[in-house]
Amino acid sequence: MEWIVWVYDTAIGEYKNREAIWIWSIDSNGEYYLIIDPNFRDYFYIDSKYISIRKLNQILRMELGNLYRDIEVNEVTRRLYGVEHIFYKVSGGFEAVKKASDVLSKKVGEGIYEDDIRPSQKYIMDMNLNPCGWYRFKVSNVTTIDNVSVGVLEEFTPIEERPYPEVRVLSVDVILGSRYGEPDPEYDQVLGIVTYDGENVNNYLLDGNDYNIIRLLETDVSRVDPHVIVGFELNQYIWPYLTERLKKLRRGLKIGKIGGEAHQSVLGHFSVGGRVNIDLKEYVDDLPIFQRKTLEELAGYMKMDLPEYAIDKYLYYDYWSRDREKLIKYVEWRVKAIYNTFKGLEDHIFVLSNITGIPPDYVFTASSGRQAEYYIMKIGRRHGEVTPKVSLRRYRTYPGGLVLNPKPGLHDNIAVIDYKSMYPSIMIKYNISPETIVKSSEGNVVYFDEIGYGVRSDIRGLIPTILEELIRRRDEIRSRLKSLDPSSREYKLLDARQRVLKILANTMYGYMGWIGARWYSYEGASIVTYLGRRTISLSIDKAKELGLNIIYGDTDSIFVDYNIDLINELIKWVSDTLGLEAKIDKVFKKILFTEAKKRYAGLTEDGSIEIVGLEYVRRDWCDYAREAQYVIVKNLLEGASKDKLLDLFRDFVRRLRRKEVDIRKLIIWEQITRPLSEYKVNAPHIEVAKSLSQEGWRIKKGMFIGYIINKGSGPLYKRAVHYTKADPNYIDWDYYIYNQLLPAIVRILSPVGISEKTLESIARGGGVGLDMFV
DNA sequence: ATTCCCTGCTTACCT
DNA sequence: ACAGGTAAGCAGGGAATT
Repeated sequence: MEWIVWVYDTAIGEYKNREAIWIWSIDSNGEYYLIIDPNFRDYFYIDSKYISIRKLNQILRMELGNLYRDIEVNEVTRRLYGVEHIFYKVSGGFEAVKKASDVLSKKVGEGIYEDDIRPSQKYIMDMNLNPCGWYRFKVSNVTTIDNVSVGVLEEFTPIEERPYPEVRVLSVDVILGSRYGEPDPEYDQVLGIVTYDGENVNNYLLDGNDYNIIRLLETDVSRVDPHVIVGFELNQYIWPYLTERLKKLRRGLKIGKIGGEAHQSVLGHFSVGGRVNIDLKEYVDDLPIFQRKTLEELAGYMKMDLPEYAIDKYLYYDYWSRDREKLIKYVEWRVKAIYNTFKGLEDHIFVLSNITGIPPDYVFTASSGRQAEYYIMKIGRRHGEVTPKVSLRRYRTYPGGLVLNPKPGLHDNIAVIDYKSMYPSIMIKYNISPETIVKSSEGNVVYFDEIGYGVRSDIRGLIPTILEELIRRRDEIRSRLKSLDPSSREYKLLDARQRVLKILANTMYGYMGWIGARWYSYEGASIVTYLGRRTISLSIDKAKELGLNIIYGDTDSIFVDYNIDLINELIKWVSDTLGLEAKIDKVFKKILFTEAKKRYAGLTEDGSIEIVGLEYVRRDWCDYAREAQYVIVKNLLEGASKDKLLDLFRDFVRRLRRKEVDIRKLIIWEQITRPLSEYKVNAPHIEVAKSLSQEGWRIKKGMFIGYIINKGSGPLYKRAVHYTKADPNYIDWDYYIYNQLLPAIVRILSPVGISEKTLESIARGGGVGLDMFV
């Protein structure tokens, strides 16, 4: 029989009482298919340098008992960091291979590879069966279990370029709360579970025993039978809580296909057999554009309606007791937002999974470094590369990008010239890869005296090969996009593909300098940044020689007078002489620099305001000061008079002095970056976190603490209160005038000659500063 | 006793 | 746990000043 289906996961299952690979898939109507491959053998390699084949067989025979019959040993040639080695490939049943690698790790220790990669992942990579792709499967022994068609794999072929099937999605959110701080699954019942299937919101509220509502969730899952279950904080919070509640009944959470239970797999990730489990919190955590990692930010980014009022988890129990309707309304907004955001991210998730080979429910759980690594592993084995082990290394830094001191003040017509993918281009051009770096300058080596390493030119590195392929694939897609309708399904998918390829290319440099990387290269990463610095310095020299005035530069960009002829000449020189591509990134009609690097504000040609690095973009400044800075710098760049700017400032001060500001705009947000006991000094957010901890809240790394400064004496940390406990009567309004608003405005007005004294005197409520008369 | 200055810790940004 | 470079506030201590 032949099935045309879309694969979304591979897992270890069983067939006739033996372990087998299960390939979960659906057809274009969303019907489930499970294809079983009983023939895949797990394996690992052991380097022949560390053991003879006779000794290897002897150890295995002695230690494996009956399982030895299930093992096969073959001599193979593979590469390790580009160098050919003879390996013994030990393959067989999953259990036997696991036992064999355990035994050899103990007896030999060194030279064992790929025993640390899951068989289901090896299957994806070796068979080239990429998740989130379409395949034609030939199967036999077809049966049906529940509503899943099950067949045994005969063979399969990929089908290129089909749009994804419409997946059924169920979003889930919960109401957890406790009278005493953090809800504890030991004592606190689940107050509510809310689901959304795209049409109906179902809310199941506590009425007696919470086991009933957890069962209702299970019923909901089997009724909707979703391909995807999506939530916010599912892996770290919701699934652990629900499973913990059910432990009292000695049962698991039955939400998988074919009676599967949710179970914890790698690193806190929960796996739901036969369904894709997506946690959107893991997506926002990885993206710096989300400052506070909230669902509201994500929803705003996806251009969705925001809730009328957001309710913090600290207040869930209060609302549950006092204003339950409002709470439920908010959680109903959440499940809809979760559902709709998933719909907006669907293409990205599936494309990322398809390209990296990571199953879709794991792509966000894997860090961006690991995502890149899966891709290298996949491409590497096509070149015969064995995947190196993750090893413990000492952390070392090396010099990075070059940053110029800006010319402070207001400038007109400034162009930003930057290098197109500077680091990836350098890695390709100079063949930088862990295995191409050498210490000696002898032979076919491009040597860099300044840092004492060279690069071999007689072999091509794996990383540059991969980068070239990423860029070539991306360019192909981009040229196809030109002839497509941007609103078409095809366009959106291809656009998602090219974005993912770009992300992977841009990650490779950082990946290579990361001590956790399997393909780590301190020397390689150092050469990349060295060449980056050399490139930018040479460009600066050339720009000066051409007569261009340089205002600023950072790593791969230079800010110069917008003189199009000279700039074109510079760009041509860069291409001819350095062999790299530079371009005009943008042009500022006006741009303001302070004395500081990495901080500026500009008005672009199309009239938009761009603020970089200044208080306005920082979450650890209160919204009121941030907004004031934005308004005033916008006016400044658009040519407002000094009087106008001072008037604006005066108004901002006045509103604070009259306590007319919504206290939510006074919250300062800071992240907890380590266990509270590890902090060496006192600070407001830590003190507030400690008091929350006293009330029973579990303060974890990564949480955000919002606080407000109250009146009183002594250091700030003694006057900070959690924002849920702030009272306008106790707030230190002066702190917000002198330590929030004033510095944010001084920063942008002092470079244009409005002195701090002037602003301070306005802040004090005076008319104009005394220095105006001096 | 108060102010000033410096250093270390800490956070969050930029490319 | 992709990289390094950078600004800036607060705490806390000691020196300098009142």
